[in-house]
Amino acid sequence: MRRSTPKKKHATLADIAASAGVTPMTVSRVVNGNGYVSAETREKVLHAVSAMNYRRNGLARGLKRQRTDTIGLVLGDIANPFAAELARAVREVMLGRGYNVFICVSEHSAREDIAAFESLADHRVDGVIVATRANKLGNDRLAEMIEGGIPVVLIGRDFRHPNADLIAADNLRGGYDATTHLIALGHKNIGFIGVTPTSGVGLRRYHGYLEAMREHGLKVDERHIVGRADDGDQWPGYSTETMGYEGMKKLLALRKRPTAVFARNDFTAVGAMSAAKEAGLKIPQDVAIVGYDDVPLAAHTTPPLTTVRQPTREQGQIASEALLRRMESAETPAREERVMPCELVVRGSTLAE
Amino acid sequence: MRRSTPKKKHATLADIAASAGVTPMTVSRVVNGNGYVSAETREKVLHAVSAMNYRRNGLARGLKRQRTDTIGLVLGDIANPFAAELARAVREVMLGRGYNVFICVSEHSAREDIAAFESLADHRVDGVIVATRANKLGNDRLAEMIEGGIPVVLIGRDFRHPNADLIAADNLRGGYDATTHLIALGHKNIGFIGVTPTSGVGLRRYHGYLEAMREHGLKVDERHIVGRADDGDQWPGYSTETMGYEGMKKLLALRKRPTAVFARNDFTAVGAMSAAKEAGLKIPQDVAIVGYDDVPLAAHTTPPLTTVRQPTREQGQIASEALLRRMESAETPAREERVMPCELVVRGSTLAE
DNA sequence: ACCTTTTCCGTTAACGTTAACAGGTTTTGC
DNA sequence: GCAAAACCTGTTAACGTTAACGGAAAAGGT
Repeated sequence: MRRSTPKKKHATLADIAASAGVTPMTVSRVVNGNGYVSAETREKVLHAVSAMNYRRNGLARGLKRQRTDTIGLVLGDIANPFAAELARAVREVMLGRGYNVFICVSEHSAREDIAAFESLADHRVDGVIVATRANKLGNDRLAEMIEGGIPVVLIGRDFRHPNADLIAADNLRGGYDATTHLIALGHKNIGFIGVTPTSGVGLRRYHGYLEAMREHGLKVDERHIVGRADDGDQWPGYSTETMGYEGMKKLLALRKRPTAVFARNDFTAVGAMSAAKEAGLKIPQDVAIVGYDDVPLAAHTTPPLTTVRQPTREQGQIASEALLRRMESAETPAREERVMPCELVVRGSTLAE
Repeated sequence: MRRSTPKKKHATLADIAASAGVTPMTVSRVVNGNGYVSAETREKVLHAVSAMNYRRNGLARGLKRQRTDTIGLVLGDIANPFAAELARAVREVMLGRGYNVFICVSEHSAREDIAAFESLADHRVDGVIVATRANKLGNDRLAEMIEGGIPVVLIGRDFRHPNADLIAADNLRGGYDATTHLIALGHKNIGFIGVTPTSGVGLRRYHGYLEAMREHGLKVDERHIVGRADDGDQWPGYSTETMGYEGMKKLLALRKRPTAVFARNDFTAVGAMSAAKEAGLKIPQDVAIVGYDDVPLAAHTTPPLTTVRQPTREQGQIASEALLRRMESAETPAREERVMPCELVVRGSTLAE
């Protein structure tokens, strides 16, 4: 029979100091490895430290030092391989420079976006990388934070501020290239799956598509553009296979079907492929499909998915370095804006062998 | 031309107090909404607060209050939809109860596991949910943490401690059911893709497979078991489509091929399907394939993937509630261990229509 | 031998917040 | 009308740490 035991309290510097017969300051010097401490004293202290299972209190330490050696990373959809890869890259750079990374997730809603910013700001992280989609309220709060002096770097968020750097992939060009690829293959009726009105401005990929169509003198049929009408506070995350599936079904129900489809991302594209195959269509003969992001899965669909690769790792690295610059220089440095090129990856879903 | 501007400092309670002509304590009462403050004073204070862009210092607050209203969630592979869904569920419960959630990622290496624990412990989170795979060093450090008094709940981590709850899916039974399903369909030569020696004990799914085979008097051909020999410090995350692809190729190269394959998870299964199709095999006629996890994608492969669904959301919720219990009761409660049932989801990759 | 440098460790005073207490004033209850 | 309750604000003393400084002993240089 187990019975409840009373809670323990953490040992403090003073506890260790008392136990080792020195002052707290000496213990502090030992655990932080700075200042002069004799080998003998160090030994005594370390002994007490491990005997009492001491861990320094980061709150007190942070309060005193006015820095926490911690940065925040705000991600939207955590299930997206893009976000995962970004997190990996950021973590790698930051850990190497002695910073911990705390991730906050806001499933693309303004309220949660703000909650994430505030909780990071409250915990006095030394800097924040924001990779969520733009929204009015979130942008306002973000601006306050930046003006409050917290170093901020944005990744792919359509929001500009003189004291925040912006790193983004060239989604406009990527969308343009993907569409141009389809046009070059002879397609004239090209659909787009996955416009979301709320993030209208942010959907550069869609604008790239429109631009390519216009530039090649092709008419865009309104009915060939599908998306979710109202996704106000929803997460559009990895469940978008379903979104792509349903979008494709809508397109296939039309009298005049598109012969090619550009999907806003790979998941949507996979869903679209699934719907097309279900309808008995051959890919790419009956309908060609292009995705975006080049998730690992894309190489393993049947047929393998043509897609646009964005330099995820590089974006994370560049953002991290920009943040380090902001955090570690005494003056706030001049703003940096980087747009990274994307690369079309042609596979079987557009080009039969 | 932009020039660098000197850094700002955060306003403190004292600054606001001075500006509003009151004491810091009064400001504290206003910003926290407790204690009595006259409407008039509150007005003055709030005015100063927004004028000076004040945010309370969570470090000082946490230090004084001896709690941070924050919990940590340690995830292994962030790209895995399972982890993402788990995070979502945990966040939902915790936000509703007034806690922030910080996520730490450790890509399945002991060193990073430990780093995550320590950084969370240092920041004095009120509790931690750990959902990474077990490893010796990490377990030891975790035990210290638990004994140091931090409330800890484990999800699917094969590690037991009298002061930490354990929530897990019944992977043994799930593996057993998946294999039994294949056996019931008449398969006798069933392969398994994705054993990793390092996590040998943890791979309950594999043991379920072995058990089902044994119980039905089927011999397990050593060569039908594939996995990565040495993944010491690697991430086995979402890139495992490749792992499944390569595993399947090995199986297909054998003289005596298995007629069915059970893959450790859906990504591995997708890779396996890709390899099988490339070899000109029909699924499920020539080879049947079962995955595990029921990721959203599984319903959209061709053919749709038979898989085992684990109650992800429920695991997150139950773990959260267990943690809340540990955090909010004065005594440390008795240990709880929950094993959640999994559910076989039969689709086209094993059963032709 | 004497001065400088290095080593070692203690003291003091914050960092920004809030719990606890205390002292007033106003309202309420009967 | 008067005690009790509710209201409003201030004072004090931590929470656990470390920067800055100071003093004394040991080591090093000439």
